[in-house]
Amino acid sequence: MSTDKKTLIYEAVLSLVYEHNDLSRIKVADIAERANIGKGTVYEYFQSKEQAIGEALIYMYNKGLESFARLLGENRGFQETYYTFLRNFRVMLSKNRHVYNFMTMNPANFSVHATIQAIIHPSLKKLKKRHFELVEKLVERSINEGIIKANPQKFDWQAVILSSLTCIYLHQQFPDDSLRDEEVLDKAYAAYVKLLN
Amino acid sequence: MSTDKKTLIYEAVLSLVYEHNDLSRIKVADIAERANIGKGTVYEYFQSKEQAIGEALIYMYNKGLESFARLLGENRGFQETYYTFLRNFRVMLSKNRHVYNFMTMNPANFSVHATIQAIIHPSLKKLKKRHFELVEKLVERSINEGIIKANPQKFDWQAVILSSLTCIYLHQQFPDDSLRDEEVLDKAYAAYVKLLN
Amino acid sequence: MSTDKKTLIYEAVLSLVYEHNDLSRIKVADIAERANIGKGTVYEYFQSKEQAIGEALIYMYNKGLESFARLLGENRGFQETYYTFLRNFRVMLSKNRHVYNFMTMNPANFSVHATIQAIIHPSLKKLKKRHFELVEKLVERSINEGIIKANPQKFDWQAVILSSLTCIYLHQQFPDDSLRDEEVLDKAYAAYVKLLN
Amino acid sequence: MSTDKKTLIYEAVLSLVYEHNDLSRIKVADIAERANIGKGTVYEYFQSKEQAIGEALIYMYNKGLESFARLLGENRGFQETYYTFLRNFRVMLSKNRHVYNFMTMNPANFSVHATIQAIIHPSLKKLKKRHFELVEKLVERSINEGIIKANPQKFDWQAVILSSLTCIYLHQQFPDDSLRDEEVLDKAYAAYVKLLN
DNA sequence: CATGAATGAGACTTCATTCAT
DNA sequence: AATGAATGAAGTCTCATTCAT
Repeated sequence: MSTDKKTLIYEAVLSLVYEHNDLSRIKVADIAERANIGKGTVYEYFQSKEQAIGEALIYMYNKGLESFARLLGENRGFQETYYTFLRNFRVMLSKNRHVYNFMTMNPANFSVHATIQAIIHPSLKKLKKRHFELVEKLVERSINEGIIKANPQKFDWQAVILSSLTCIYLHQQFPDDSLRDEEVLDKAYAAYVKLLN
Repeated sequence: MSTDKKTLIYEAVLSLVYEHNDLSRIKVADIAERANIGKGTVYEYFQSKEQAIGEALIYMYNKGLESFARLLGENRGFQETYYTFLRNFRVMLSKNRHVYNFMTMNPANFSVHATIQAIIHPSLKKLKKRHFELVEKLVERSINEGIIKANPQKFDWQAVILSSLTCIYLHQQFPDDSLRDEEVLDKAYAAYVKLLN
Repeated sequence: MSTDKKTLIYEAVLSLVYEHNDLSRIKVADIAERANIGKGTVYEYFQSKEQAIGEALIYMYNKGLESFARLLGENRGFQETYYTFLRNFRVMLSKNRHVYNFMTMNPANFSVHATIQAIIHPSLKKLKKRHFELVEKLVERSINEGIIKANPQKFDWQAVILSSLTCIYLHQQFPDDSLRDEEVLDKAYAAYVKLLN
Repeated sequence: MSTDKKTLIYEAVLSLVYEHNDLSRIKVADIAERANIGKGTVYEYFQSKEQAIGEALIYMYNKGLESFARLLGENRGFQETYYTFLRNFRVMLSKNRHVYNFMTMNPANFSVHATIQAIIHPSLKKLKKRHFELVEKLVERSINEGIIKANPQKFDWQAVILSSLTCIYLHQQFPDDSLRDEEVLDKAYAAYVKLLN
């Protein structure tokens, strides 16, 4: 089925994305080899290499959001949800440093050439909207549970979430032996509570 | 003089870096054209294109640190210094989104292919050390002025500084009309004080 | 078939080798043009220009040895064989002056840059061994027919064969109107008999 | 003095010629470095790189002939002269394999591109004439001393001389432990006597 | 005279894309 | 639908030569 083949290619692209800092180094030949298909076949499903990479990135982002939505759907308490959210981020980050750029909703930082940017832009806009909505739901849960005061400013909660992610990121980039992974989560959670009260 | 010519090339490279998300799209021909020199001349001063770009990035980072050091040298009070630090960051960011990667000391995020990574790695290590030292000085000033409690954990102040920078970044990427630039600085400063006490 | 394409390229390279004293003047563009293929296609079959030229030279040498082996296989008398051997050499020489370097087993004289030397070295070693064996067979035949005395020193027959080839070469380079081509063969044969008795 | 500077460059070129199989790999920058002069200076004395290399080769050949003429001028007996002639050749050969091409008077074998060929052609013609004359003198001496019969054919003595040189060459290229250097000279001399009687 | 920084023509090589099978 | 051989545009880099000093 054509969707399966596309997914196959997405996964092949992503496995390469994980290995490259510089996406433009990814070659069609590599993608085809990873996917165990012929080079020509890539062009049966995508107009260009950039299209394939762009769509794969969207696919990756989408999967991340789905997993986030699933987490929220489990209706666990805020604290547990927040910890899981950050843990999931850490796992994704360990596999793929580009995730940071998506989770911080920063396409500009995403070193992808203009062609790919243009390709992913429309989908990205929708996904970012969905992303915001999910984060907002998460924040609302903390309000409903009385953990933070009602009606924080949008910028404030955005900034706090970003800071939490950045903490995870920081600890991964500059491991600090005196600090266990779980302690970082504690700190991130504490900052959330502190800053939004 | 040869140093001047190198600097000329650095500036040409950086003006191109500012325009590209994807550094590997920068062509030697572009660099030469920007610098108003012949293609061959680039190779009189650098072994390869990657060397030229790598060194230019180091030059950029170095200039940023120098400006930071100069700011600290002015011995103004912590709050004023912190505000200026963030304002400078915002100015740099507006010219060059790659600055974020340097200021967050995140080479992994810096989408540059392995060759450049290898080239800049030794210099980068030194500069990161210097960067840490400067940030630490800034933090110490806030301790000395009694703004935050003594001996915060290293991870904590790193995280806060990063969060402040991320606030600036966030506001630049997703402008929020209900929030003026200066208010963002206020929020960043407030977060610094709050989280480190 | 890929072998055919390689052969096609070998022949293209050789036709250029015939025209050039200086192998490093041969351009990939020329090879592609001669072979009526695209420049990129050369790189589908060879890692580099040097590899292509090196392998083509080996191919040429190999063909020469095969023809020599075929001649020996015809089991004609020594004198006739020797004359044919020299005649063949003359024909090859008229097409390609580099043949002299191979037939005199002199890679050092073969003005090819170090990269090609390294590439062809292993094959060349084997071919030279084979070449010696064939020449030795030829010499043995003259012994068996009682034309020369038994057990000449290895150096001696090598030197005589080389001298014969050099005679052909000399006459080709400095044509002497008082001497017909066939007379040169007579002289070469006479020298062979005289020196090895 | 300009002649001295030219000679300086000749020697620099030759020292590089000795190291390269492939003359076209010699760079003007290398020549200048060897001669301890600036690159531009080479162009004060020669129109082009090819001119410099071509003239240097002529210079080398000329020196060889001068040394040959000097040897003949010493008026020693034929046998001693012949041995010394071959010994000199061996010494030159050990320093520079290109000498073989000159001493065998074979410019075609000299892997130099057409430009250099054209440049050296006129001088080469004269030098080859002189070379022939000297060799002829050597041969005459052997006639006068009654070592060989009078009036050998021109082609014959040319071939014998060439064969002698080829013997030296062969022994150098494929050293044969069972044969000392001096024995090779004996064989070469014996072949001379045998073939021209 | 001597220099060497600057140049750009020209050569090698890569790789996205096509298309005949 | 799938392939992968063939292609050539495009980019990197070298190096002979020039020319201002």
